[in-house]
Amino acid sequence: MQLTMTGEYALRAMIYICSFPGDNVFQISDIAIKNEIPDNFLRKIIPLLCKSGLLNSTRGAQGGIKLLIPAKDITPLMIIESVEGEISLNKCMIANEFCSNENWCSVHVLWAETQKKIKEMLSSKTMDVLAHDNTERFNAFHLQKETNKQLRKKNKE
Amino acid sequence: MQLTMTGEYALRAMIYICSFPGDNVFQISDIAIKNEIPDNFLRKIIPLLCKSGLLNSTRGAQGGIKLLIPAKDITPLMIIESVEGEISLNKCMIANEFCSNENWCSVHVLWAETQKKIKEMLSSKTMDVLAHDNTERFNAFHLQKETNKQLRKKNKE
DNA sequence: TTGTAATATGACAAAATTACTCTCAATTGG
DNA sequence: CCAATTGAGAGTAATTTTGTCATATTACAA
Repeated sequence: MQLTMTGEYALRAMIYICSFPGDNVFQISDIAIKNEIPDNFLRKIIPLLCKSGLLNSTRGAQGGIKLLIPAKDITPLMIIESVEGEISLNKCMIANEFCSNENWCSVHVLWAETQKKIKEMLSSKTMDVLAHDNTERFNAFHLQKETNKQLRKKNKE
Repeated sequence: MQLTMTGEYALRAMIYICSFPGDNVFQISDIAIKNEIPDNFLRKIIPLLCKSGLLNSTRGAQGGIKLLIPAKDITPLMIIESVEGEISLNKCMIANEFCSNENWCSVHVLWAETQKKIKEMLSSKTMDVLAHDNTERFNAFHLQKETNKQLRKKNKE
């Protein structure tokens, strides 16, 4: 009942990319290092984000990847489903996955409702907001740490 | 991002048990056959439901398992968490699982909210209702099938 | 008190999935 | 052509899931 590393890394990468102006170009190796993602693994994940139309990649010298659509039009759900396929809480919720009880199973209905709710939640925020919040909170957190350090130093004197 | 078979089987077994009066005693083998659950596997799952206080088991002749608390006080979430541990959508949501970004990561907040929502959903129905709906829908579905069969037969004549 | 009927437990094993790595191909700009 | 960059496919190691099996434990009843 958990996100895989693939999804986690995709989210991290996208948050990172969305923290910069939309036309910035990034190298995969750079994203990998800055976000503690295994380089080779990220190279398998980025193409998925390209195929789903979130990113655009160009090979060769001066190549790299960049946002294909604005961060304000991207939701976490889109990212997760790009790399992990459609979210489903139970095998019986996958279309075409045969479940003989589908017609009458009362739990099936509950799964369906829950799944819908999850999708709603993961679509309720867009990447521009999340990325922005992230940098703000990051800065505030480290500023606070720095302040505390200085206070402790002062108290010692 | 899916329920395991352990959770699925636990739910099936509990729905089955909750479809009978609360003081009924069941044998694991019987539950396994009726619900298409591998017998040996179910024997690993049932004790978990006992340990969490949903079921009560007695060994020996005339032994078996039965509900320890009324079906109306049991939610699907309780069953799932009994056998799979606490639901968590991401490693970083597990208590004690270290996540260095926890303090500022904006996605962390979204995960937390989503997780809460899921727990709410899976606690919104109780097993007495689900089990009852299940038998009703099951009967209705099979009655309908039978009716259709007879109609087709009549049309042929 | 002994046999039989039931669950409990722990070690083990097979299968599936996840999380990668590595090599080579394709593309682009200079 | 060369260097820089992504793409794709095969392969692999680690982990998790999904069980099995043998043995222990317990309870009743003759």
